[in-house]
Amino acid sequence: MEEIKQKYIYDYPHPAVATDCVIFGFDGEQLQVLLIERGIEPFMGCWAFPGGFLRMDESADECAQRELREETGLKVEHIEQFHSFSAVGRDPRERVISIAYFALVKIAEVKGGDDARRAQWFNIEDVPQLAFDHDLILRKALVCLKEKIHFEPIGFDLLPEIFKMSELQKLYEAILEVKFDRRNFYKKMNALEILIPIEERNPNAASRNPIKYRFNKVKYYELKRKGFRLEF
Amino acid sequence: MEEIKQKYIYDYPHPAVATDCVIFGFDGEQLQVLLIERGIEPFMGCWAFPGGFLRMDESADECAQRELREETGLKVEHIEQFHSFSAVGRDPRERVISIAYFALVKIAEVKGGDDARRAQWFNIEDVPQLAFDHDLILRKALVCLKEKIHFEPIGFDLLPEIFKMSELQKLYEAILEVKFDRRNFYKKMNALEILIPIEERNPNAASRNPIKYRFNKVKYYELKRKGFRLEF
DNA sequence: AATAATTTGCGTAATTTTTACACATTTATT
DNA sequence: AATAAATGTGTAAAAATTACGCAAATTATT
Repeated sequence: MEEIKQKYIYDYPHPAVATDCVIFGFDGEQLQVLLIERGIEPFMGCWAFPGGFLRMDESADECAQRELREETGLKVEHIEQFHSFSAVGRDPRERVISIAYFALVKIAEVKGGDDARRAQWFNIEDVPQLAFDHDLILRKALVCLKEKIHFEPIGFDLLPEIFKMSELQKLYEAILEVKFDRRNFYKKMNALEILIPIEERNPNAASRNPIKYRFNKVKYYELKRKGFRLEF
Repeated sequence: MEEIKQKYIYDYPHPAVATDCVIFGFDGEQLQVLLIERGIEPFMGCWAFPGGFLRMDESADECAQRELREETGLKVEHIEQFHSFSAVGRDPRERVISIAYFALVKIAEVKGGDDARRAQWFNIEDVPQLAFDHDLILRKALVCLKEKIHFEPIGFDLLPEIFKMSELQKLYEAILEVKFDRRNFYKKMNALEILIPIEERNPNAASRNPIKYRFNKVKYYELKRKGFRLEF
Protein backbone atom coordinates (compact mmCIF):
# COMPACT_ATOMS: atom_id res chain seq x y z
CA MET A 1 0.00 0.00 0.00
CA GLU A 2 1.53 3.24 -1.11
CA GLU A 3 1.44 6.32 1.02
CA ILE A 4 -0.18 9.33 -0.57
CA LYS A 5 2.14 12.29 -0.36
CA GLN A 6 0.68 15.75 -0.44
CA LYS A 7 2.38 18.23 -2.72
CA TYR A 8 2.56 21.99 -2.39
CA ILE A 9 2.06 23.93 -5.58
CA TYR A 10 2.91 27.55 -6.32
CA ASP A 11 2.73 29.77 -9.39
CA TYR A 12 6.23 31.08 -8.73
CA PRO A 13 9.29 29.29 -7.38
CA HIS A 14 9.74 29.59 -3.62
CA PRO A 15 12.90 29.11 -1.65
CA ALA A 16 12.90 27.07 1.53
CA VAL A 17 13.44 29.06 4.73
CA ALA A 18 15.39 27.75 7.69
CA THR A 19 16.90 29.07 10.91
CA ASP A 20 20.35 28.39 12.34
CA CYS A 21 21.39 28.98 15.93
CA VAL A 22 24.85 30.06 17.00
CA ILE A 23 24.97 29.23 20.70
CA PHE A 24 27.80 30.74 22.69
CA GLY A 25 29.11 29.51 26.01
CA PHE A 26 32.04 30.38 28.25
CA ASP A 27 34.25 27.89 30.09
CA GLY A 28 35.93 30.44 32.34
CA GLU A 29 38.74 31.03 29.89
CA GLN A 30 37.52 31.04 26.33
CA LEU A 31 34.39 31.45 24.26
CA GLN A 32 32.71 28.22 23.17
CA VAL A 33 30.16 27.36 20.47
CA LEU A 34 27.66 24.53 20.45
CA LEU A 35 27.71 22.39 17.30
CA ILE A 36 25.90 19.26 16.18
CA GLU A 37 27.22 16.53 13.96
CA ARG A 38 25.07 16.09 10.90
CA GLY A 39 23.51 12.62 10.61
CA ILE A 40 22.22 12.98 7.05
CA GLU A 41 23.39 14.22 3.70
CA PRO A 42 24.42 16.72 2.60
CA PHE A 43 27.50 17.27 4.74
CA MET A 44 26.84 14.07 6.73
CA GLY A 45 29.40 13.78 9.51
CA CYS A 46 30.21 17.48 9.33
CA TRP A 47 29.66 19.82 12.23
CA ALA A 48 27.03 22.50 11.87
CA PHE A 49 24.87 24.84 13.88
CA PRO A 50 21.60 23.47 15.18
CA GLY A 51 18.70 24.61 13.05
CA GLY A 52 16.08 23.53 10.58
CA PHE A 53 13.22 24.44 8.33
CA LEU A 54 10.53 26.94 9.14
CA ARG A 55 7.02 25.63 9.65
CA MET A 56 4.11 27.57 8.25
CA ASP A 57 2.54 28.18 11.63
CA GLU A 58 5.55 29.62 13.46
CA SER A 59 7.64 32.77 13.29
CA ALA A 60 11.37 32.53 12.66
CA ASP A 61 12.02 33.19 16.35
CA GLU A 62 9.80 30.27 17.31
CA CYS A 63 11.45 28.08 14.70
CA ALA A 64 14.91 28.83 16.04
CA GLN A 65 13.87 28.04 19.61
CA ARG A 66 12.10 24.84 18.57
CA GLU A 67 14.95 23.54 16.44
CA LEU A 68 17.44 24.30 19.16
CA ARG A 69 15.36 22.40 21.69
CA GLU A 70 14.82 19.46 19.34
CA GLU A 71 18.44 19.12 18.37
CA THR A 72 20.22 19.93 21.62
CA GLY A 73 17.63 19.77 24.39
CA LEU A 74 18.43 23.37 25.19
CA LYS A 75 15.71 25.83 26.17
CA VAL A 76 16.80 29.45 26.01
CA GLU A 77 14.77 32.39 27.21
CA HIS A 78 16.20 34.85 24.72
CA ILE A 79 17.48 34.24 21.24
CA GLU A 80 18.41 37.04 18.91
CA GLN A 81 18.31 37.27 15.16
CA PHE A 82 21.47 38.76 13.70
CA HIS A 83 21.54 38.15 9.93
CA SER A 84 19.96 36.26 7.04
CA PHE A 85 22.03 34.31 4.56
CA SER A 86 20.80 33.96 1.03
CA ALA A 87 23.65 33.17 -1.37
CA VAL A 88 22.20 31.25 -4.30
CA GLY A 89 24.19 28.06 -3.95
CA ARG A 90 24.53 27.87 -0.19
CA ASP A 91 22.55 24.61 0.04
CA PRO A 92 23.11 21.94 -2.61
CA ARG A 93 19.60 20.48 -2.25
CA GLU A 94 17.52 23.49 -3.15
CA ARG A 95 17.43 27.23 -2.63
CA VAL A 96 17.46 27.77 1.14
CA ILE A 97 17.38 31.10 2.94
CA SER A 98 18.72 30.87 6.47
CA ILE A 99 17.79 33.31 9.19
CA ALA A 100 20.57 33.11 11.75
CA TYR A 101 20.21 33.63 15.50
CA PHE A 102 22.58 33.76 18.38
CA ALA A 103 22.08 33.10 22.07
CA LEU A 104 24.32 33.03 25.10
CA VAL A 105 23.92 30.30 27.66
CA LYS A 106 25.49 29.01 30.84
CA ILE A 107 27.57 26.10 29.70
CA ALA A 108 26.69 23.98 32.73
CA GLU A 109 23.02 23.97 31.79
CA VAL A 110 23.70 22.19 28.53
CA LYS A 111 26.21 19.57 29.64
CA GLY A 112 23.42 17.39 31.03
CA GLY A 113 21.16 17.89 28.04
CA ASP A 114 19.19 14.75 27.26
CA ASP A 115 18.53 15.12 23.56
CA ALA A 116 22.00 16.43 23.04
CA ARG A 117 23.21 13.21 21.47
CA ARG A 118 25.47 14.69 18.86
CA ALA A 119 25.73 18.18 20.34
CA GLN A 120 29.16 19.24 21.53
CA TRP A 121 30.88 22.38 22.74
CA PHE A 122 33.89 23.63 20.78
CA ASN A 123 36.43 26.15 21.86
CA ILE A 124 36.07 29.12 19.53
CA GLU A 125 39.71 28.65 18.49
CA ASP A 126 39.21 24.99 17.61
CA VAL A 127 36.05 25.05 15.53
CA PRO A 128 36.41 22.60 12.64
CA GLN A 129 35.36 23.34 9.09
CA LEU A 130 31.59 23.59 9.15
CA ALA A 131 28.80 22.44 6.84
CA PHE A 132 27.15 24.75 4.29
CA ASP A 133 28.17 28.40 4.75
CA HIS A 134 28.27 28.05 8.52
CA ASP A 135 31.86 29.32 8.69
CA LEU A 136 30.57 32.59 7.29
CA ILE A 137 27.67 32.57 9.73
CA LEU A 138 30.06 32.10 12.64
CA ARG A 139 32.27 35.00 11.58
CA LYS A 140 29.27 37.28 11.29
CA ALA A 141 27.95 36.08 14.67
CA LEU A 142 31.24 36.94 16.35
CA VAL A 143 31.21 40.44 14.91
CA CYS A 144 27.62 40.95 16.05
CA LEU A 145 28.43 39.60 19.50
CA LYS A 146 31.24 42.12 19.90
CA GLU A 147 29.01 44.98 18.84
CA LYS A 148 26.16 43.83 21.02
CA ILE A 149 28.17 43.59 24.21
CA HIS A 150 28.96 47.29 23.94
CA PHE A 151 25.31 48.12 24.50
CA GLU A 152 23.78 45.26 26.43
CA PRO A 153 24.89 43.17 29.39
CA ILE A 154 24.51 39.92 27.47
CA GLY A 155 27.68 38.62 29.06
CA PHE A 156 25.85 37.73 32.23
CA ASP A 157 23.92 35.04 30.39
CA LEU A 158 27.22 33.25 29.87
CA LEU A 159 28.27 33.19 33.52
CA PRO A 160 26.83 31.19 36.40
CA GLU A 161 24.34 33.06 38.60
CA ILE A 162 27.10 33.86 41.07
CA PHE A 163 30.51 34.83 39.83
CA LYS A 164 33.75 36.54 40.73
CA MET A 165 34.79 39.86 39.25
CA SER A 166 37.83 38.19 37.69
CA GLU A 167 35.56 35.75 35.87
CA LEU A 168 33.49 38.60 34.47
CA GLN A 169 36.68 40.31 33.35
CA LYS A 170 37.96 37.19 31.60
CA LEU A 171 34.65 36.92 29.80
CA TYR A 172 34.80 40.47 28.52
CA GLU A 173 38.39 39.95 27.49
CA ALA A 174 37.50 36.75 25.64
CA ILE A 175 34.64 38.37 23.72
CA LEU A 176 36.33 41.67 22.91
CA GLU A 177 39.82 40.18 22.48
CA VAL A 178 41.46 42.84 24.60
CA LYS A 179 43.06 43.05 28.05
CA PHE A 180 41.91 45.34 30.83
CA ASP A 181 43.71 46.51 33.93
CA ARG A 182 42.15 44.47 36.72
CA ARG A 183 41.75 47.36 39.14
CA ASN A 184 40.23 49.69 36.59
CA PHE A 185 37.86 46.99 35.42
CA TYR A 186 36.67 46.48 39.01
CA LYS A 187 36.07 50.19 39.44
CA LYS A 188 34.24 50.59 36.16
CA MET A 189 32.00 47.60 36.77
CA ASN A 190 31.15 48.67 40.29
CA ALA A 191 30.40 52.18 39.09
CA LEU A 192 27.72 50.80 36.76
CA GLU A 193 25.76 49.68 39.83
CA ILE A 194 24.37 46.58 38.17
CA LEU A 195 26.20 44.07 40.36
CA ILE A 196 24.99 42.80 43.73
CA PRO A 197 27.80 41.66 46.03
CA ILE A 198 27.01 38.34 47.74
CA GLU A 199 27.84 37.54 51.35
CA GLU A 200 28.52 33.82 51.12
CA ARG A 201 32.12 32.85 50.49
CA ASN A 202 33.52 29.70 49.04
CA PRO A 203 35.81 27.97 51.57
CA ASN A 204 37.64 26.04 48.83
CA ALA A 205 38.79 29.01 46.79
CA ALA A 206 42.10 28.73 44.99
CA SER A 207 43.48 31.84 46.67
CA ARG A 208 42.17 34.74 48.67
CA ASN A 209 38.44 34.36 49.04
CA PRO A 210 36.97 36.98 46.75
CA ILE A 211 33.65 38.82 46.84
CA LYS A 212 31.07 37.10 44.67
CA TYR A 213 28.54 38.99 42.63
CA ARG A 214 25.16 38.48 41.06
CA PHE A 215 23.83 40.47 38.10
CA ASN A 216 21.17 42.96 39.17
CA LYS A 217 18.70 42.52 36.35
CA VAL A 218 16.01 44.66 37.95
CA LYS A 219 18.39 47.55 38.48
CA TYR A 220 19.68 47.24 34.95
CA TYR A 221 16.25 47.50 33.34
CA GLU A 222 15.47 50.40 35.65
CA LEU A 223 18.57 52.24 34.52
CA LYS A 224 17.92 51.36 30.90
CA ARG A 225 14.42 52.80 31.10
CA LYS A 226 15.93 56.07 32.26
CA GLY A 227 18.06 56.18 29.13
CA PHE A 228 21.22 54.68 30.55
CA ARG A 229 23.74 53.21 28.14
CA LEU A 230 26.23 50.50 28.93
CA GLU A 231 29.01 51.59 26.58
CA PHE A 232 31.68 49.13 27.58
CA MET B 1 -5.83 29.79 -26.89
CA GLU B 2 -5.03 29.31 -23.26
CA GLU B 3 -1.66 30.13 -21.82
CA ILE B 4 0.15 27.27 -20.17
CA LYS B 5 1.24 28.26 -16.72
CA GLN B 6 4.12 26.45 -15.17
CA LYS B 7 3.66 25.38 -11.58
CA TYR B 8 6.28 24.86 -8.93
CA ILE B 9 5.84 21.81 -6.76
CA TYR B 10 7.40 21.00 -3.39
CA ASP B 11 7.04 18.17 -0.87
CA TYR B 12 6.79 20.65 1.97
CA PRO B 13 5.12 24.05 2.13
CA HIS B 14 7.43 26.96 1.35
CA PRO B 15 6.97 30.58 2.28
CA ALA B 16 7.58 33.31 -0.24
CA VAL B 17 10.63 35.48 0.43
CA ALA B 18 10.73 39.19 -0.29
CA THR B 19 12.92 42.16 0.50
CA ASP B 20 11.87 45.62 1.66
CA CYS B 21 14.01 48.74 1.51
CA VAL B 22 13.89 51.55 4.04
CA ILE B 23 15.55 54.46 2.27
CA PHE B 24 16.55 57.40 4.44
CA GLY B 25 17.21 60.91 3.25
CA PHE B 26 17.91 64.25 4.92
CA ASP B 27 16.43 67.61 3.89
CA GLY B 28 18.76 69.71 6.00
CA GLU B 29 16.43 69.69 8.98
CA GLN B 30 14.77 66.32 9.42
CA LEU B 31 15.13 62.71 8.48
CA GLN B 32 13.06 61.56 5.50
CA VAL B 33 11.94 58.17 4.22
CA LEU B 34 11.13 57.16 0.68
CA LEU B 35 7.75 55.43 0.24
CA ILE B 36 5.79 54.18 -2.73
CA GLU B 37 2.06 54.08 -3.13
CA ARG B 38 0.81 50.57 -3.74
CA GLY B 39 -0.99 50.17 -7.07
CA ILE B 40 -2.40 46.70 -6.40
CA GLU B 41 -4.15 44.78 -3.67
CA PRO B 42 -3.61 44.09 -0.89
CA PHE B 43 -3.24 47.53 0.68
CA MET B 44 -3.85 49.25 -2.67
CA GLY B 45 -3.42 53.00 -2.25
CA CYS B 46 -1.45 52.53 0.94
CA TRP B 47 2.11 53.72 1.32
CA ALA B 48 4.81 51.08 1.73
CA PHE B 49 8.52 50.55 1.39
CA PRO B 50 9.83 49.63 -2.04
CA GLY B 51 10.52 45.92 -2.29
CA GLY B 52 9.42 42.68 -3.85
CA PHE B 53 9.87 38.97 -4.21
CA LEU B 54 13.19 37.21 -4.33
CA ARG B 55 14.14 35.55 -7.60
CA MET B 56 15.82 32.17 -7.51
CA ASP B 57 18.99 33.41 -9.20
CA GLU B 58 19.75 36.36 -6.96
CA SER B 59 20.81 36.91 -3.35
CA ALA B 60 18.67 38.97 -1.03
CA ASP B 61 21.09 41.89 -1.38
CA GLU B 62 20.72 41.78 -5.15
CA CYS B 63 16.96 41.51 -4.84
CA ALA B 64 16.78 44.58 -2.61
CA GLN B 65 18.89 46.62 -5.02
CA ARG B 66 16.90 45.45 -8.04
CA GLU B 67 13.50 46.12 -6.50
CA LEU B 68 14.62 49.54 -5.34
CA ARG B 69 15.79 50.40 -8.83
CA GLU B 70 12.64 49.05 -10.47
CA GLU B 71 10.26 50.84 -8.15
CA THR B 72 12.03 54.14 -7.57
CA GLY B 73 14.74 54.43 -10.21
CA LEU B 74 17.26 54.72 -7.42
CA LYS B 75 20.67 53.05 -7.67
CA VAL B 76 22.48 52.81 -4.35
CA GLU B 77 26.04 51.65 -3.91
CA HIS B 78 25.53 50.23 -0.45
CA ILE B 79 22.43 48.72 1.07
CA GLU B 80 22.46 47.03 4.42
CA GLN B 81 20.34 44.24 5.78
CA PHE B 82 19.06 44.92 9.27
CA HIS B 83 16.32 42.42 10.16
CA SER B 84 13.97 39.77 8.81
CA PHE B 85 10.27 39.81 9.52
CA SER B 86 8.40 36.56 9.70
CA ALA B 87 5.18 36.91 11.69
CA VAL B 88 2.72 34.30 10.42
CA GLY B 89 -0.04 36.63 9.24
CA ARG B 90 2.02 39.58 8.05
CA ASP B 91 0.85 39.18 4.45
CA PRO B 92 -2.79 38.27 3.77
CA ARG B 93 -2.01 36.54 0.45
CA GLU B 94 0.33 33.85 1.61
CA ARG B 95 3.16 33.29 4.05
CA VAL B 96 5.83 35.87 3.19
CA ILE B 97 9.16 36.33 4.91
CA SER B 98 10.59 39.79 4.39
CA ILE B 99 14.29 40.55 4.65
CA ALA B 100 14.53 44.27 5.35
CA TYR B 101 17.33 46.58 4.24
CA PHE B 102 18.17 50.17 4.82
CA ALA B 103 20.20 52.63 2.80
CA LEU B 104 21.04 56.29 3.13
CA VAL B 105 20.97 58.51 0.06
CA LYS B 106 21.39 62.11 -0.94
CA ILE B 107 17.86 63.34 -1.36
CA ALA B 108 18.72 65.42 -4.42
CA GLU B 109 19.71 62.33 -6.38
CA VAL B 110 16.22 60.87 -6.14
CA LYS B 111 14.12 63.93 -6.88
CA GLY B 112 14.67 63.52 -10.60
CA GLY B 113 14.14 59.78 -10.57
CA ASP B 114 12.43 58.67 -13.77
CA ASP B 115 10.74 55.46 -12.67
CA ALA B 116 9.79 57.10 -9.43
CA ARG B 117 6.19 57.54 -10.46
CA ARG B 118 4.58 56.86 -7.15
CA ALA B 119 7.70 57.26 -4.99
CA GLN B 120 7.65 60.14 -2.53
CA TRP B 121 9.72 61.42 0.37
CA PHE B 122 8.05 61.72 3.75
CA ASN B 123 9.28 63.56 6.77
CA ILE B 124 9.96 60.97 9.44
CA GLU B 125 7.46 62.72 11.70
CA ASP B 126 4.71 62.64 9.08
CA VAL B 127 4.84 59.05 7.87
CA PRO B 128 1.28 57.79 7.31
CA GLN B 129 0.06 54.38 8.39
CA LEU B 130 1.89 51.90 6.23
CA ALA B 131 0.90 48.66 4.48
CA PHE B 132 1.58 45.20 5.95
CA ASP B 133 3.84 45.37 9.03
CA HIS B 134 5.88 48.20 7.57
CA ASP B 135 5.28 50.40 10.62
CA LEU B 136 7.13 47.77 12.63
CA ILE B 137 9.86 47.61 10.01
CA LEU B 138 10.31 51.39 10.16
CA ARG B 139 10.62 51.41 13.96
CA LYS B 140 13.25 48.70 13.83
CA ALA B 141 15.10 50.53 11.04
CA LEU B 142 15.28 53.69 13.11
CA VAL B 143 16.72 51.82 16.06
CA CYS B 144 19.31 50.14 13.83
CA LEU B 145 20.19 53.46 12.21
CA LYS B 146 20.89 55.01 15.60
CA GLU B 147 23.09 52.12 16.62
CA LYS B 148 24.88 52.07 13.32
CA ILE B 149 25.82 55.72 13.32
CA HIS B 150 27.76 55.18 16.52
CA PHE B 151 30.22 52.98 14.67
CA GLU B 152 30.19 54.01 11.04
CA PRO B 153 30.13 57.35 9.24
CA ILE B 154 26.97 56.50 7.34
CA GLY B 155 25.71 60.03 7.83
CA PHE B 156 27.86 61.30 5.01
CA ASP B 157 25.78 59.33 2.52
CA LEU B 158 22.87 61.57 3.45
CA LEU B 159 24.62 64.87 2.82
CA PRO B 160 25.69 66.44 -0.45
CA GLU B 161 29.35 65.93 -1.38
CA ILE B 162 30.23 69.31 0.07
CA PHE B 163 28.61 70.46 3.28
CA LYS B 164 28.91 72.85 6.19
CA MET B 165 29.74 71.70 9.69
CA SER B 166 26.38 72.97 10.90
CA GLU B 167 24.61 70.75 8.37
CA LEU B 168 26.51 67.73 9.60
CA GLN B 169 25.59 68.62 13.15
CA LYS B 170 21.89 68.96 12.30
CA LEU B 171 22.04 65.55 10.67
CA TYR B 172 23.53 63.90 13.75
CA GLU B 173 21.02 65.67 15.93
CA ALA B 174 18.15 64.50 13.73
CA ILE B 175 19.27 60.87 13.76
CA LEU B 176 20.23 60.62 17.41
CA GLU B 177 17.49 62.96 18.64
CA VAL B 178 19.85 64.95 20.83
CA LYS B 179 21.40 68.42 20.80
CA PHE B 180 25.12 69.13 20.78
CA ASP B 181 27.03 72.25 21.68
CA ARG B 182 28.06 73.67 18.34
CA ARG B 183 31.64 74.43 19.34
CA ASN B 184 32.26 71.07 20.94
CA PHE B 185 30.77 69.31 17.93
CA TYR B 186 33.17 71.20 15.63
CA LYS B 187 36.13 70.23 17.76
CA LYS B 188 35.15 66.58 18.02
CA MET B 189 34.53 66.24 14.30
CA ASN B 190 37.76 67.94 13.36
CA ALA B 191 39.67 65.76 15.81
CA LEU B 192 38.49 62.65 13.94
CA GLU B 193 40.48 63.80 10.92
CA ILE B 194 38.00 62.46 8.40
CA LEU B 195 36.91 65.81 7.01
CA ILE B 196 38.66 67.72 4.25
CA PRO B 197 38.11 71.51 4.39
CA ILE B 198 37.33 72.97 0.99
CA GLU B 199 38.69 76.28 -0.25
CA GLU B 200 35.85 77.49 -2.44
CA ARG B 201 33.31 79.67 -0.71
CA ASN B 202 29.76 80.35 -1.65
CA PRO B 203 29.28 84.09 -2.33
CA ASN B 204 25.53 83.86 -1.69
CA ALA B 205 25.68 82.56 1.83
CA ALA B 206 22.94 83.54 4.20
CA SER B 207 25.39 84.76 6.82
CA ARG B 208 29.10 84.55 7.44
CA ASN B 209 30.60 82.37 4.76
CA PRO B 210 31.53 79.13 6.49
CA ILE B 211 34.22 76.59 5.71
CA LYS B 212 32.86 73.76 3.61
CA TYR B 213 33.94 70.17 4.07
CA ARG B 214 34.10 66.95 2.16
CA PHE B 215 34.15 63.49 3.75
CA ASN B 216 37.60 61.92 3.53
CA LYS B 217 36.64 58.37 2.64
CA VAL B 218 40.20 57.26 1.96
CA LYS B 219 41.43 58.53 5.32
CA TYR B 220 38.50 56.92 7.07
CA TYR B 221 39.17 53.46 5.66
CA GLU B 222 42.84 53.90 6.47
CA LEU B 223 42.03 54.69 10.08
CA LYS B 224 39.48 51.89 10.24
CA ARG B 225 42.07 49.39 9.04
CA LYS B 226 44.32 50.43 11.91
CA GLY B 227 41.56 49.60 14.36
CA PHE B 228 40.07 53.04 14.77
CA ARG B 229 36.53 53.33 16.07
CA LEU B 230 34.15 56.17 15.40
CA GLU B 231 32.23 56.08 18.69
CA PHE B 232 30.05 59.10 18.23
C1' DA C 1 56.66 26.82 60.77
C1' DA C 2 58.48 30.00 57.69
C1' DT C 3 58.60 31.75 53.13
C1' DA C 4 57.03 32.58 48.63
C1' DA C 5 53.45 33.10 45.25
C1' DT C 6 48.79 34.25 43.83
C1' DT C 7 44.75 36.68 43.94
C1' DT C 8 42.20 40.28 45.70
C1' DG C 9 40.50 44.99 47.55
C1' DC C 10 41.34 49.68 47.92
C1' DG C 11 43.57 53.94 46.81
C1' DT C 12 45.82 57.85 44.26
C1' DA C 13 48.23 60.80 41.02
C1' DA C 14 48.77 61.87 36.18
C1' DT C 15 46.65 62.14 31.88
C1' DT C 16 43.05 62.61 28.69
C1' DT C 17 38.47 63.69 27.38
C1' DT C 18 34.34 66.10 27.89
C1' DT C 19 31.71 70.01 29.03
C1' DA C 20 30.44 74.75 29.48
C1' DC C 21 31.17 78.93 28.07
C1' DA C 22 33.64 83.74 26.32
C1' DC C 23 34.68 86.43 22.55
C1' DA C 24 35.80 88.14 18.09
C1' DT C 25 34.75 87.81 12.96
C1' DT C 26 32.13 87.79 8.65
C1' DT C 27 28.07 88.68 6.12
C1' DA C 28 23.16 90.13 5.57
C1' DT C 29 19.53 93.14 7.15
C1' DT C 30 17.58 97.30 8.93
C1' DA D 1 26.04 102.77 11.10
C1' DA D 2 23.85 99.64 13.99
C1' DT D 3 21.94 95.05 14.54
C1' DA D 4 21.40 90.20 14.01
C1' DA D 5 22.76 85.58 12.59
C1' DA D 6 26.10 82.24 11.84
C1' DT D 7 30.78 81.01 12.41
C1' DG D 8 35.87 80.14 14.04
C1' DT D 9 38.94 79.97 17.87
C1' DG D 10 40.13 79.49 22.59
C1' DT D 11 40.15 78.30 27.58
C1' DA D 12 39.11 76.83 32.25
C1' DA D 13 36.56 73.56 35.03
C1' DA D 14 34.77 69.00 35.52
C1' DA D 15 34.68 64.25 34.61
C1' DA D 16 36.51 60.04 33.02
C1' DT D 17 40.33 57.13 31.98
C1' DT D 18 44.74 55.30 32.72
C1' DA D 19 48.69 53.65 35.10
C1' DC D 20 50.26 52.16 38.94
C1' DG D 21 51.34 51.29 44.52
C1' DC D 22 50.48 48.57 48.34
C1' DA D 23 48.66 45.65 51.81
C1' DA D 24 45.63 41.61 53.05
C1' DA D 25 43.95 36.82 52.56
C1' DT D 26 44.83 32.52 51.16
C1' DT D 27 47.41 28.67 49.07
C1' DA D 28 51.65 26.46 47.68
C1' DT D 29 56.46 25.53 48.61
C1' DT D 30 60.42 24.86 51.26
